Amino acid sequence: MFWLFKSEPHAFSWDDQVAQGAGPWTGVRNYAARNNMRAMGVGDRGFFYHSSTKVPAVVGIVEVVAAARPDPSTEDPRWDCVEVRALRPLGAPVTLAVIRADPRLAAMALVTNSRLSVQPVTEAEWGVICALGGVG
DNA sequence: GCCAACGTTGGC
DNA sequence: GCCAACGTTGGC
Repeated sequence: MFWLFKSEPHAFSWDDQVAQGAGPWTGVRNYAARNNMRAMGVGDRGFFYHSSTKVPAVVGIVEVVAAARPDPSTEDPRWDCVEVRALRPLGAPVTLAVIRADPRLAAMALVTNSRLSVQPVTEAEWGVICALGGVG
């Protein structure tokens, strides 16, 4: 399955993810986003998206390397994290503006529910964004 | 920095 | 269980 992970680059950027290698995706405090993480399997792919920045955009591809487990960043047992590692950057970032302008991507949660920080992506949407981003 | 959208909390 | 208040996200 395919997913999209949002991160504010001034807090944790794609470059940080690359430098870190595999690491837990912590800090999710939203049930829908948590449930999406619980649905992930090892080997699933996800887009790494830069939010709250000058040019919000999908910038890279990550792979899920560990299934959901309790988030070590909180004592609260409600919240989980998965573990991801950077796979490859996009050849060119795919900006939110481009995503919004493409009718094939009109149903993406990024467009319809901008506040969901971990979202499912359909196989068709995955293919469109990979093509726009120059990933073969 | 502003503000709209939306999720969560908590009183009732 | 409803709903108002509040806090946060995130685009612009």
